[in-house]
Amino acid sequence: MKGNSVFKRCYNHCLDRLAQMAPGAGLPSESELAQRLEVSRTTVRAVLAALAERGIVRAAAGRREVLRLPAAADYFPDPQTMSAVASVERRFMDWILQGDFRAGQLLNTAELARQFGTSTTTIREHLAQFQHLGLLERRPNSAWLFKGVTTEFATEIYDVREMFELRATRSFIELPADSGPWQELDAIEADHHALLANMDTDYPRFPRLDERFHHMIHASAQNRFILDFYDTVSTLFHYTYRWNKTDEKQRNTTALLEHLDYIEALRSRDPRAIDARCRKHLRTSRATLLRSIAVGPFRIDAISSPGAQS
Amino acid sequence: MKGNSVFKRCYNHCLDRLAQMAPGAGLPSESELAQRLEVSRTTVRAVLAALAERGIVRAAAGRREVLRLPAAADYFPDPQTMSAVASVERRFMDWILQGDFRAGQLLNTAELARQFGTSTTTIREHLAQFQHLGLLERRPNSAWLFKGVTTEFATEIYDVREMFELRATRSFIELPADSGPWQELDAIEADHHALLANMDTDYPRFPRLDERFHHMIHASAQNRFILDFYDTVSTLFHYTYRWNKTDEKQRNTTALLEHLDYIEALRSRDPRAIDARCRKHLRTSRATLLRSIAVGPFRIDAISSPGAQS
DNA sequence: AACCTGTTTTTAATGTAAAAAAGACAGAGG
DNA sequence: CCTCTGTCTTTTTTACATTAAAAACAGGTT
Repeated sequence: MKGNSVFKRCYNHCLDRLAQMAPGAGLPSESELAQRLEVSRTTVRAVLAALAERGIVRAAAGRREVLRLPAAADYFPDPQTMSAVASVERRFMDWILQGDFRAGQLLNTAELARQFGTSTTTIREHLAQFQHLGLLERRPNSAWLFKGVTTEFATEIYDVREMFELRATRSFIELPADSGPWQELDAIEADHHALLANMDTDYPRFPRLDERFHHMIHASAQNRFILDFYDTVSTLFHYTYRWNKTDEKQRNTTALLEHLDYIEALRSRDPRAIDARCRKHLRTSRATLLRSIAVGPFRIDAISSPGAQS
Repeated sequence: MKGNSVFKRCYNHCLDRLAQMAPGAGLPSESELAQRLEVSRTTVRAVLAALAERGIVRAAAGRREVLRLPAAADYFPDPQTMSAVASVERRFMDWILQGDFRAGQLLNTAELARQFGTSTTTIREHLAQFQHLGLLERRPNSAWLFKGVTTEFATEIYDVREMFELRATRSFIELPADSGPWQELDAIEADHHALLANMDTDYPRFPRLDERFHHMIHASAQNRFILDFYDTVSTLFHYTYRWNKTDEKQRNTTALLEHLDYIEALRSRDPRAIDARCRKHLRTSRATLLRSIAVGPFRIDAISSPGAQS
């Protein structure tokens, strides 16, 4: 009745650690493992029992040791390590971005539960999430309305995002130059240069770096609503990145360069320059999102009206 | 297994209508009633059956007529007409505002379900709502953390609200003077004068008018995130209004006058003047919220640090 | 005492079931 | 042909049950 994804994820995580140990080596205590893997000792015990069962460790009394190194076949397949909730989120996003749903369509929970192989409870919980993303509308005692990933949606998101990010930069430049966020900025900038130097092979690493940069900026506003908003839309971006692969390397290169300009402006602490660079980057980013939307099937009409971006 | 609050609310609503009819008069068709009462015909039928059972209407074939006028005893008691969800929201808010919870406290669903007399399912659904209000934080596979109605909370809310409301006024003054929102503004202003003239008796009507005014402003931004944010925090305000009654008449009078200044600025369509008046009003409003917080038990410390309002 | 592990108790995640409300269908009457 | 009502079907809401995971407890070893 409850998935054991925590167990499976922990098991795999454990195998990763064992792979770096020599056979015959002793294992840390249960409590220590629990702390490192960020799960309860109960889960650790279950994992250790499973490892013993598979002959990877031996559960000798008082002392546990590695019997053999784990092979690829020992791992649980990746999809199973996702919690039911995360799994639904991903599949739902894929559906939306692939155009399986159309704007104005009514969704019913039983149907979705069947499609996604979970219960209505889990579906409901997630529909509520998407409601806050502005993609769904709840009709009490009735079905859910899919409002569509339209140009209006993108425009509304970016309007708010621009307000929030500009506000966050104001807080950021107030911070002392030796504070944590500024050190983080140094590290982020270095990573930008490193990525740029190996762009041909490493460009898929950009989204994570992008997320890290903007998250840091938003976090410095010290405002839960600003940060929550960013985190929410950032999962949306995550899925659009995953799905729209056209021109990826070129787009990422452009964004990296814009980030560097933006960072330079932040160092100048000149609000005017910051506003200009930040706005420029967000305009590009918004255009990317709009293009992702336009590329999707059934969506060509969504950008047909000229000037809709204004 | 499912409460019948829709039925009860509809039943009461129906009695209100019958009270304005003469005995012996005929009733509209089921479909028509359903449309007017905004429920399904199924519910209307159930209500009509119950009314017949109680001898208030007669279900003669082909024609239905009023037998007697409803009395106060015929109504379902008000609390029962609230959906379980709305009921939990209210009780939870009361708990929070009365200081039954303290910042940093862990909540567990089973306990709350017991306290509120519902199931864990309903509780969970509502905890998720409050998470978006920024009052709770979810610890996966663990309890929920109550973050407290603190001065930081009020500051963060009002920072965002100010950004949003100012942005909304920009959209508002772009609208043509004969558009719906401007006509609504005329009506709202008239209601302000009317309320001001009968302040001694009517001051409790202010919160609803306040809600209507700010909602209209926010709506003209045509941005779902801005409007959703306002609607969410506005329920919070609703409960603080309900609970903090000190100086109520005085506070409402001040707010009304500030609204009128604000409206005057809107008519001038001068951004500078609008910013000044809007900010002034929001500062007052924030101070009111902060005072509500401070008055609550266990909360005195929340405003003890001078300059926290800055 | 501090720590480690075996056991027991709580609690959150999530599937299932039943009732209420919505919606679809169909015959009857104007 | 349209509307109105009686019947049947779907779907949402909500309580409850069950399992995974966490937390508390307790005895044992150094």
